[in-house]
Amino acid sequence: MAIDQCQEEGILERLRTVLAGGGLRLTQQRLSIYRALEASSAHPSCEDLFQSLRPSMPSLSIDTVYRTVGTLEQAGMIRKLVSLDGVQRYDANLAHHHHFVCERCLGVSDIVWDAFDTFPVPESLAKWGTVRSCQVEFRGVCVKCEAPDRMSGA
Amino acid sequence: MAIDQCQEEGILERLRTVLAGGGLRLTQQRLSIYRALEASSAHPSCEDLFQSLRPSMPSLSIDTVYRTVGTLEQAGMIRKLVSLDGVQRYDANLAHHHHFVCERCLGVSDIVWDAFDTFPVPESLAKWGTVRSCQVEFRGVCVKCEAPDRMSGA
DNA sequence: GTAAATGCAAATGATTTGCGGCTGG
DNA sequence: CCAGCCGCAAATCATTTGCATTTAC
Repeated sequence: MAIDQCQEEGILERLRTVLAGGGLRLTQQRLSIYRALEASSAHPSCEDLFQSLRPSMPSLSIDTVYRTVGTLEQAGMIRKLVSLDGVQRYDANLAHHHHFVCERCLGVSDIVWDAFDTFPVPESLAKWGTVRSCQVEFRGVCVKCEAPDRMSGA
Repeated sequence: MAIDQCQEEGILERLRTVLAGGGLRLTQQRLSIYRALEASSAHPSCEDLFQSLRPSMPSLSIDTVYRTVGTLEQAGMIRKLVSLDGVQRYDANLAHHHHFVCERCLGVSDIVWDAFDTFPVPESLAKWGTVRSCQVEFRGVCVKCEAPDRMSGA
C-alpha cells in the first residue's frame, strides 16, 4: 500500500508539473485518464479508456477523452501509436521499445530488444533526411489467437 | 516504349490471373487503380488515387477506389500501410523493405536494409506468438522539410 | 475572479453499404 | 445471358468543434 501510494504521488506530481509547465490545469479527468493509460499495457483507444473509466466517472464524456489524450500527447506524457485499423491507440510507456502486433486481434505488445538498439542504421538513410527514432514492428499471430479454437468457456 | 509495353502486359496478365484465381473480374477501374499504385512510390491514399485518376476516368467514383484497394489488398496484390494520421495509404511494392516516415509532412519513403534482414530476432519473441514479418520504421524529418523555408517559387 | 476545462450535441472527415443499372466472361 | 461490379446516395464510425456551464488556481 505504501509503495502504491508512493508511485501514485509520483504520477500526480509529475502530471502536475508537466501540465503547469504548459499553463495547463490538473483536472480529475486528466488524472484519471493518465492513470488508466499508465496502468494498462494494452495500448487502449479513446473508446477503451472511456468505457473503462465510465463506471467510476459517470459524468465523463468521450470528447473529453479525445481532448485529453491530445493534450497529454502534446505535453509529451504519452505517445500515439501507428494504427492498423482506423483507431488510434495510446501508450504511456515512453521508454524505447518495439512492438509485436497480432494480425488477427490487432493487439500490440511491447518488446525490448537491446541487441537491435546498438545496431548501426544504414548510411543510405542520410540521403532521405535526419532520423530521430527507429522502431521495429513485428507482425504475426499472438499466442492467444494461435490457440486452437475451443469453446470460450472450456 | 517496347519495354513499358512489356511491363504493362505483365501487370495486366498478373492482375488477371490473381483476380481470376479469386473468382474476381478484371475491370477497367481495377486495372487503372492498380496501375496508379504500381507507378507511384508516394504511397497514395484512396483520395490521392481518386484525384489522380479522375482526369482520365471522369466517371470513377471514390467508393469504387475504396472497394478496389480492399479487393487488391485481400488478393495480396497491394499492402496497407500503418498510418500516423487517420488516413490509410497503400503500396504495390511487395518486396520486403522498411520505411522512413517524415514527421512533418507524413511522407513515407521505402528503405532497403539488407544488413538488418539477416539480423536474428530476439528469442524472447517466441513467448508472444509466431512472427510472420518484421519491419523497421525510421522517423525523422525528410530533406525536403529540412530545407530552409524559402519562397516555394525561389 | 477568471481563464481554462468540461459536457453536450452537432459537425466533420474517412470509409462502408444498399441498391438499381451496367458489363466482362 | 448473368453474376459480379460500378456509381449514386445514404449510413456508419472515429474524431473534432462551438458553446454554455463548471472548476482549478
